[in-house]
Amino acid sequence: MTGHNDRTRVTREEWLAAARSALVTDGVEHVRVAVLADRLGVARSSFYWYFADRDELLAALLDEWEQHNTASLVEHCERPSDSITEAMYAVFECWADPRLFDVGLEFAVREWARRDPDVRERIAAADVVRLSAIAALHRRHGYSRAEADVRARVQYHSQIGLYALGVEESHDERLRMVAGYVKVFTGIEPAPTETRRFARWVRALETRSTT
Amino acid sequence: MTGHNDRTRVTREEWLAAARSALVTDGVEHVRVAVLADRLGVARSSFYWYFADRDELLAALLDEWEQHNTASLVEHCERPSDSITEAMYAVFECWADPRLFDVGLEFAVREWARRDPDVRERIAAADVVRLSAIAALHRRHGYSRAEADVRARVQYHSQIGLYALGVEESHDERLRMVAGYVKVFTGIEPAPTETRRFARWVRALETRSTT
DNA sequence: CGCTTTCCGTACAGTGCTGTACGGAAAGGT
DNA sequence: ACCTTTCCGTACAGCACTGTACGGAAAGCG
Repeated sequence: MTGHNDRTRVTREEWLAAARSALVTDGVEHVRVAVLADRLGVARSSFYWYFADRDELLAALLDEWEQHNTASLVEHCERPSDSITEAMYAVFECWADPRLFDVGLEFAVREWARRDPDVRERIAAADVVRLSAIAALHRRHGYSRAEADVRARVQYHSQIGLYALGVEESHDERLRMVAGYVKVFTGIEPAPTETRRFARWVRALETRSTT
Repeated sequence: MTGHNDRTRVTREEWLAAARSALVTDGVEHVRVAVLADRLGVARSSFYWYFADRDELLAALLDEWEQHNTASLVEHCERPSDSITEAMYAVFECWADPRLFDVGLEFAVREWARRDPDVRERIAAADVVRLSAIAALHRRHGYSRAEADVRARVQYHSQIGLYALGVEESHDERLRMVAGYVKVFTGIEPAPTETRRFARWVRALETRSTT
């Protein structure tokens, strides 16, 4: 079916990967088949073998995003936790690990959504799912419905805003503030043990990603 | 100098206004002189009379943003206030009043910045100014340097994130949550008097803008 | 070994944009 | 009345991209 042989110059997946990378770094407007073809060192006709047109490529990109990002965030919200502060750190893991939550892709898609009503709908649906997962987490730790809603929003918006601003901080800088964030988000000072545990987790992530 | 006579079809300011509107609703990429010319019902050569090229137009747009948004936010942060919660409401006024802070323009420029290093620099500088204004406000009300920094960030990021998500809420919905936001941002429950005062201010704004 | 499928190079037509050249019409100054 | 300035219409050349048509080479299969 997808019969690739050795002389196949580029596969459908390579077209997708190139498009994904262009989407993240340059925005939808710059996902152009002529440019990707150049970058892949192949004629445009190869593209039209795998895809009907540019729109079909973009649709595939959107599917990739939808499956990846929301799922892992919800999963981390639903993990069992002994305290709300420990639960916060579980959620933070998502934002720190690109394999769990691809921030670049997330924002590329959000930017895309500003001009495309269909994309906007998909994003809005994802936001509802994510926000209620975070709010549910707060409720499980004893917050009222109203307070859980507000805290979920502040946390989610603040996280999105941090990336929207394009703040560039090192892991170290961010680790120094992380306990403060937890306190503001929950109203409770996290136990030093929890904070240290999270710091260790981040360091482990760093060594893993550099190898 | 700028000798406009009656038969002048479009002025430099009209070109700018059209460009500004296109920037906000469609993004920089779609600020194209051919399109604006069509929309203004005039030939492109009129544009090249007022501007050297498209880049000059975009630079003018950026200047407009820089002067407008940051100034009023800082001004509201520096207003004298009896309590930190009252001060929060003063800052909220900026986000609610388009004449003080143009949210649409703000995000159009931020999106633009993602692909333009020069714009990114200007934005980064503005963020520093704004964040330290908010942090200073907290310090004046007794927070430590570290806590003021974190609280300023959470507040600013959360506000930016709210708009980045493109949340569409009515003023009523937002007013219902506003006291909750103040509590999370400051750690202190606002006095009902202060909340009511802000609610009145918003209503006054509504009636003024619909007339 | 022929036939089919898979993949890609080349070439063409068409669109939407950029900036420039040039000319003209109307208003303003002298 | 003439000349200058201001503003804009028309026309041209050029670029970057889209999608389509067609043909061919290599691999896979009977």
